Amino acid sequence: MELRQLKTFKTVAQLLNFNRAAEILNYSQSAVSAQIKLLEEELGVKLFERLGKRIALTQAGETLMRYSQKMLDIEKETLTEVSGWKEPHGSISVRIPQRSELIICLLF
Amino acid sequence: MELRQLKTFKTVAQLLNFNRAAEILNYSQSAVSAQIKLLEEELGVKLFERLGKRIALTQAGETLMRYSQKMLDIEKETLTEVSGWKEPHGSISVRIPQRSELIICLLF
DNA sequence: TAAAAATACTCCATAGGTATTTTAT
DNA sequence: ATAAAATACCTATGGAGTATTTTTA
Repeated sequence: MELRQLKTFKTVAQLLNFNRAAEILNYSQSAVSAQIKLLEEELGVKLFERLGKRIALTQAGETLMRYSQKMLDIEKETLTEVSGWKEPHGSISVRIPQRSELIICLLF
Repeated sequence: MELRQLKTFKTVAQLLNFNRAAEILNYSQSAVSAQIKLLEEELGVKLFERLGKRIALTQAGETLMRYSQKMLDIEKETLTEVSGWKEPHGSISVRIPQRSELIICLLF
């Protein structure tokens, strides 16, 4: 699992479309396809239901989405935090992506 | 920034020794050196003070260490969470790596 | 010197692209 | 017939190894 793959996954999961995700990420469609395939193989689960033209997140995909967002949020924070700014500050993020699922993250 | 690099960085930061980190990670010493160098270039900061035989974490390195641990913890949780187990459960982790720096992370 | 990191170089695995095929609408 | 993902194939980049040099304790 690499952050590059999670960024691709997140984009696909939001758009529910490999082609458009590829455009936005400046990848070819097959590159996106390959990244998702690798993720699915590593995790041993399907992340998307392939319904012909339509795709949908599986349960595992929904879960990965939450964790991906968390990791990518932290990556972003890391980039600003490590490369400069030493003023004391923090962040609180709360998300409820689905009923009964709650993520709270405090960093200070 | 990729998780692979953060794992390497974390190991080096703990051992404060590129050679031993390489052994543990099954990398060559130069591979470890290259990964750290890439990270430093991407972040635009030195992560270690090179003091001849000894190395030490810089301030930026200390900061990256905290974030790396967080991301790697989440990665680990993702692997178990996405690949199976649907029993409701959660985790709370609290670390105080340095005076005045506190990380609380709740996931449930 | 000795011990450890940096560097020069080489090589190969894999990430990505193009073109095509498959599949469901 | 169309739109989108999977697949086959090829290429090139960059990640990793070996060997060597540099550094400083």
